[in-house]
Amino acid sequence: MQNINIKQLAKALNLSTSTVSRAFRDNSDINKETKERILSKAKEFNYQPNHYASNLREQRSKTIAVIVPELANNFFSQAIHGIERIAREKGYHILIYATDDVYEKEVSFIQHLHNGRADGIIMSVSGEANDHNYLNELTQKRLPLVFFDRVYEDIITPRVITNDYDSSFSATQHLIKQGCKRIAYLVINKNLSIGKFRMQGYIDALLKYNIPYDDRLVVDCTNSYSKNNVILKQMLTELKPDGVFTSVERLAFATYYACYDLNISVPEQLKVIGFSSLEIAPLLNPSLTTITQPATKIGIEAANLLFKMLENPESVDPNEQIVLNSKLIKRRSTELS
Amino acid sequence: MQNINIKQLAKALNLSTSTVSRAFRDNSDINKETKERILSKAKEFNYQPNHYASNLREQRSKTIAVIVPELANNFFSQAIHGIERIAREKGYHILIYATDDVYEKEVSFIQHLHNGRADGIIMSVSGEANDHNYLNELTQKRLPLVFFDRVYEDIITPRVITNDYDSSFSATQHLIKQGCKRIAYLVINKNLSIGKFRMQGYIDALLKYNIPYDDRLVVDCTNSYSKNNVILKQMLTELKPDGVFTSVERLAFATYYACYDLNISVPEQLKVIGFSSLEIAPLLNPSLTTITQPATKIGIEAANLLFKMLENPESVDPNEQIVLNSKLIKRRSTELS
DNA sequence: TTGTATGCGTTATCAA
DNA sequence: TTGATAACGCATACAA
Repeated sequence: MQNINIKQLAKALNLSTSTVSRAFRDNSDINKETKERILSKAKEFNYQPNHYASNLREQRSKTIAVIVPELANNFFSQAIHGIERIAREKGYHILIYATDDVYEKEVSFIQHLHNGRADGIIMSVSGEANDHNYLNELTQKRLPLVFFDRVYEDIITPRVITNDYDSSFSATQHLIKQGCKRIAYLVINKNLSIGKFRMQGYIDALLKYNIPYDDRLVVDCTNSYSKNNVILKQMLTELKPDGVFTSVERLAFATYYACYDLNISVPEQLKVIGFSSLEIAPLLNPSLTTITQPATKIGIEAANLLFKMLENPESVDPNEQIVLNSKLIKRRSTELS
Repeated sequence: MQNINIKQLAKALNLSTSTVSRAFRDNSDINKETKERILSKAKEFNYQPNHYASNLREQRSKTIAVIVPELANNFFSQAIHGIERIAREKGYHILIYATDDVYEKEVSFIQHLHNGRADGIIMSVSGEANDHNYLNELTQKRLPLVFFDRVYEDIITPRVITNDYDSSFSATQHLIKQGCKRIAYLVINKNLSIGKFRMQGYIDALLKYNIPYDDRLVVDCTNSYSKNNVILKQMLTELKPDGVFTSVERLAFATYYACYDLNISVPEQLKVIGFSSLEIAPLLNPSLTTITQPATKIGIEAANLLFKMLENPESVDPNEQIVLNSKLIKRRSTELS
């Protein structure tokens, strides 16, 4: 591993380790020439202070952990990109954990992070249906935590979210204005807080336009492509909706596939709108009307919030909530025929 | 941060720290009951051995670093997903670094990893055009390194790649068989080794079918969407190709956008094929013929290779090269009209 | 099977 | 401005 340490470097320079150490710190008193001599020798020997020793000593790791449900997803990869950018600027490193939407993995990751490996956590949650109390241990131990997008409402910690209720309302309203009377709403998990807000927007929009709410039209889907295909085809055949609103990107794709299979033409027979961070939505057949979240921005804001907490824990209200706006981008999949 | 340490736990149990330490290690001699007593108390106190202290002691971090050019990219996010899975199984953590295709960042990341933070590195490279010698420091210090997909040919270290030459040959051949005579080949950087192999397949296929090679049809693009749009529109207008083969996913999208703008119909006037890990290629308008790399598999293999090196450095030949096959998936964008 | 003592590589305190 | 030394929390060699 590391073959040269501070002692050897000090010896080579005929200095003490403390002096050498000082050369790497900005604040310490040290003769400018000595410092330069040390740094140049360090470069020659390719010496860097051992990260683990420093961290043990300083009691912080300059590392933050990012926990997300999945990686192969446009929203999360863009968000991580945003986080990465800020972390890099601050000289922090980031650890990535994917839960695959499995609650137990989330708990396990969080618990393992209690050993000092990370100074803080940025997370989009997976286990809404379960017990979140394990997270309170975090705050007891003062490991700063920031939620983004998918949050636990019963855990008090700063968060960055989007205006999901409004977006859903607008999306549903858009479908209605395009002439839809039977609008299906597709979700992965009705109980996720995000699902709840998004769903309420849907319900209220129906209400406003006096369209009866039919709970068969709220369809619980899964993370499995093949299962969704079955569920959706059945739904489309039996319930014959004229509009579909998907709360998650993947379900919009699943709807397209199902329509291809069933020879249902979009937008003529069925209009489709969905939450999606897909950059090539205009290239789909037909181009997909989306509610697009500012994914990278969300990551950046979440990271900024966490760093503010790391710099001064008092400076951030635990109830702090940053709400960013999503955009409704109208395309062919909901075009009036 | 961590408020309880091994000493406090030992005191609470009336044991020595060494005994407590042993309880967390599998191999050590320890009375089964004592071990259980310790572990249960540890759970109660929410104690975990401090990661940095352990690592300092053991001289390894149980962490690997993953360096990629970009995160918001289907290929890399899938590959990372694969790496993550293996790392998790092995109890390793992963640090993520995105270079944004900037060589200097790559160098800086690598150099900072020399401080013991990671036990090994998995990387897809960014700076083919530059000096790679800085990497040799890695091998001198025995920090294991595995390349995947984009590699430096002059650095000897195990790698996981795909059969790029063959894939490109097939792709070009496919276009030719579909009737194309003037096939443009789009690249980001002609000098990247990946670009080279992919390009040679293109050239050789042309040769085989006696189609003259015209180097104006090899188009150097950028990472900027807007610049590419200009470049491609100009190319399409001036050179009037009847087929386009893109060496990178992004360029296939750019071609679609350019065709939309210019009212060129795909596949009738122009056939398009591209390297792409996009899962919804069938949903594009028209559905895109792709050469799809087994991205997740590549990540898995790269991780397996690295762990093999970590377990026993002698067990892996530095010249080891795993070649996985990409798949040519024919869709509408190259359909004979 | 358990305890004692030492050192991993660094930084901070204090003294020179 | 520099040096000696102790401590960070843990794991192991060795002793008991």
